[in-house]
Amino acid sequence: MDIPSKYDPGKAESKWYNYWMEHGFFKSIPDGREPYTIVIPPPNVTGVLHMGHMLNNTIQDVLVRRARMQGKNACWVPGTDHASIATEAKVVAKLKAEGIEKHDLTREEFLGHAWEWTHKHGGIILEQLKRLGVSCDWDRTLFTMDEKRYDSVIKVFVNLFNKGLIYRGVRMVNWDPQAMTAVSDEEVNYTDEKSKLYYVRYKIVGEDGYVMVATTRPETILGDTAVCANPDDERYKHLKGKMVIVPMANREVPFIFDSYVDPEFGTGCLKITPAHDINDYEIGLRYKLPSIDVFNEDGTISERAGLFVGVDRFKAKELAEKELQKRGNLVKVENYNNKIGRSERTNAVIEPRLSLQWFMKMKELSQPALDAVLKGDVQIHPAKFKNLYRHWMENVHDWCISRQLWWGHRIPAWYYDNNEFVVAGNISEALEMARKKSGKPSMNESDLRQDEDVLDTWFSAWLWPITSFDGINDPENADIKYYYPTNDLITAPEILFFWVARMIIAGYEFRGEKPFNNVYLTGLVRDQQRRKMSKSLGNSPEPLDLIKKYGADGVRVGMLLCSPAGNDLLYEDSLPEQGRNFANKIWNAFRLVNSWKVDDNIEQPDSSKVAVKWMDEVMKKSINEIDLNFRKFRISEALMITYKLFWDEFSGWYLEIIKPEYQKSIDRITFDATVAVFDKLLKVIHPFMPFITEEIWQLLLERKDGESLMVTRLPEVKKYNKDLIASFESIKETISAVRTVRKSKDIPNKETLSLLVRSDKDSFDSEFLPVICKLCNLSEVSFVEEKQEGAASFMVGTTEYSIPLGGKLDIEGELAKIQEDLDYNRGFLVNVMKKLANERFVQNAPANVLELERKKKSDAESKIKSLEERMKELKNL
RNA sequence: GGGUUGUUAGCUCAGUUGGUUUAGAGCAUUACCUUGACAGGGUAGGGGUCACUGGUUCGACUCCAGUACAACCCA
Repeated sequence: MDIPSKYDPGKAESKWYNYWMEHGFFKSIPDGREPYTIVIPPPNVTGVLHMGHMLNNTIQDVLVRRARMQGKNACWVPGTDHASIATEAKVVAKLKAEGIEKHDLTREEFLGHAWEWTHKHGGIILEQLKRLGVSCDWDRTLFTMDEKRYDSVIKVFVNLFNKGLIYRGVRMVNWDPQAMTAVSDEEVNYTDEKSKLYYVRYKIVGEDGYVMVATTRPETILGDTAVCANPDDERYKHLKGKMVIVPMANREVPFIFDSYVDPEFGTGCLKITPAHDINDYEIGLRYKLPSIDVFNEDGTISERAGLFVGVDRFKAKELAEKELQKRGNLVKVENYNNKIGRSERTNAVIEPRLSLQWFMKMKELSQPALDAVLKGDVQIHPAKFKNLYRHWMENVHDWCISRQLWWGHRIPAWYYDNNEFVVAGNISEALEMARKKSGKPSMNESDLRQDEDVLDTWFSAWLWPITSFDGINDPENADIKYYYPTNDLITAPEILFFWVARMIIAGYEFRGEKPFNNVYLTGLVRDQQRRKMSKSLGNSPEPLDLIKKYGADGVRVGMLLCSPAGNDLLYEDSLPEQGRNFANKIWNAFRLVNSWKVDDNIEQPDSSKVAVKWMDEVMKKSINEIDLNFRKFRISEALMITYKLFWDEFSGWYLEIIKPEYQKSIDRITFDATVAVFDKLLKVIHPFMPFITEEIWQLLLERKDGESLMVTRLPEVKKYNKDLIASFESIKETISAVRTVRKSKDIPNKETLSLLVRSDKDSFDSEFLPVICKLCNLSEVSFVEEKQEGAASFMVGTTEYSIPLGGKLDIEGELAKIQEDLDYNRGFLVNVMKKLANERFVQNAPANVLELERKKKSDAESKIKSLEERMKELKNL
């Protein structure tokens, strides 16, 4: 078989993905095995794959594949999120482009368009994910608005309402005037922006004077219902009980005092606009001030303002400035840096606004979820996020769950008469309740009017680990009992509160149990300038192009190598390139092994014999370390160990030792052992690089149809021989040293050398000598007692080696090298001696540390001694 | 403004309860290699007063305090 020297991922990837699907290897049904479960963080149904998804799903797939190969019943549930605001915004924009306005459509018509859009674009992202090799159980694919999930959400709403945990009320909310909906506190991002601070004077009633107020929002002056100062502020004490006149509105409002006001800020005097600022709102409540909402839903000025009616709020600010100037109220304008809240979804400037919304009481609900994380029942990786989580949970606010949108789960509240309402699972139940509650048995469905609003997207997402197994509708079903709680949740830190915390809350509330054991927070993918990757910046590579260019395995390795938990990943092309190179390395190692001809009549060389023995131990050691790192969710570390195991130990050392001479055959024992080692290596690498490992595994030995690497078992964690590995490490050092000699003396590899060991033959461990002979092309190794003249020498540990060079020895160079070595060892010895001369150290340090220091000392001394001898000899030549 | 975390080689990061040689890895870099698995490779190198200043200790990259800078979260 002719195998190309470069691995071509394209063909192998689709071939094996189809093969895995055909054989149902991703499927999971409950059985007697231990389950391993992950629910996917559902991407937006109409979203497109970005680098964050690539990272996130690679990690999940590595964990799932590994668990599967550990003999667990691995189940990874895929799905998509309806993404209320985002999807509705896209549909509105699309309709607008076709000349259709949302408000010209009925709710049903609009939803028709939204579903059409969802069916057309939905799931594309899941198809893209398949290219990455993810092993989800596709038969379980879910959607947050499919029938079962929809029903679950409604049931949960009714349940929480009946428990008194959901209420309806007028509150100050974050209003997105572009989407024309309320958004939760978590959906507001604050940024520093340049704005202006306006100094405006208000006429004092019954006096000639004015009082000056500093504000960033002159357009809301029309909504002022008081002016306020700090009660301790001497400057304003004389205004107690006075009224002032609101500019432009010419309305008299009281001058009040409240300790909220910071006397240092501006003039120390604040205008109070209860309808448009959360703090003003609270002051308004305390002093029973009226509240005048000067804005409409879309951010234009309302009729209540009496001025600038219908003008957009930003334009109104300019007009207000001019008007105040004209009327002589504007004293000065300063530049000012302000924190501006913007909507997560639309980026519109958020307007605090009083409105009637649905809320969920969080304090009581969140207690078990807080305890679970603090006690470690749910572990967050990396642990640094634990503090953040605690802080948020201890200061949790009620959650505004209603959204003034159509795309989503419609709030199951029905109104009748004068805003009386009932909450029920469906309209017929609602009717029955309404009849009872109102005492009007004649009432029928047409007398009921369902709430127009839908629920926050996260109100369905927070149930995801439960609804993935239909645990709300059917709490005792076999799936939920088997798979819940799930094992690991892999997601980005930015949605720790939006999603993760709330899932934990829901888990305890509706299942009485945590939703997952571990939360692994990945970093953000950034570009080289540390900018977040985003479509608008255009700094994000197209994931599918990367897969095409570097192969899925290469991209996976690239993403993983550089993403320690919780740290951001600075993406550059060299990452997948490194992954691709690794795939190529594996490929060529296979080509080498595959090219060997086996001759049953050849005896196994000693060098191969010890190499096989050593390789087994090294493999066990790495498997130990990989396991340890996976337990700590140090996945990039685990990959790095795997990488070095294959590249350095296996390819660099093992294969070089056992490699038969050019065009010669290999013995049976070594060949079989090598194939077995290769087989194990492929298993270890498979979770990281599923495609190339399957491709090679299928070629390595004859396989039957239906066999697959992905359903074999990983080699188990076993004890290993540390001493053997340590001896081989010093052999590596020796070999390196010989190579260095060769190189510095320009001796070609083909020319044989002899190696002299100055050591007692009986006490010297000569097990690995054949390896040195082979890799250094030695003709002989002999043990000597005396120093050799005209030989290059070096030390490994405390053993001295030398290589006779005939006349080629460069005495000057050799002396310089020895001098350098001497300097190092002498300096080192000085440090050790300093320690040992310190009485207090000798008295206080533990025995093992002391012993170690003494050994360091004697080792250094003996090294120095041999170096000095060597130097003396050279000088005498 | 409040909080959290970080600052170790050119870059990205390890460094596990203070002592295992004078700090490690990968990438990048330098020199050499027209070697028969792989130049997407091999071999051998170079590169760090562990941000700064104090303190605790026989001993500090590691613990404590302060300073500077950075990132993130919250208001």
